Amino acid sequence: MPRQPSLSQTVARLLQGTGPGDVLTYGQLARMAGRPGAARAVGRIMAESHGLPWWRVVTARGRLVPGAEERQAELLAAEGVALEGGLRAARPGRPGE
DNA sequence: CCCCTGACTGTCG
DNA sequence: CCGACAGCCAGGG
Repeated sequence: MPRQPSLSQTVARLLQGTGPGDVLTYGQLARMAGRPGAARAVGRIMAESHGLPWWRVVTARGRLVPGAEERQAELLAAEGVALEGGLRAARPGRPGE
């Protein structure tokens, strides 16, 4: 059977499939890529990859990308994503709160 | 193949 | 809320 494509390849495709207002976590991406627990690897890939909607990716705690929080908050707000406290996105996996 | 690094995650205090 | 610990995985040298 065909071995699964590289994580970076899958992650890139998943992000490209997302739209405005979509927010997911690294763990969520890793899980969708079929590599649960590879959230850390996903983050590394995100840092190296380019041309991807990185601003739609946050940590499991709604934390924004360190070093680009302000930047990300801007982009998310532009897509209609409500932030909490200013530098925090709603839990993608636990909405309705 | 071994070792190190990292945009992570969950639990505990 | 924040910090410390441990577990996990992929990429690059």
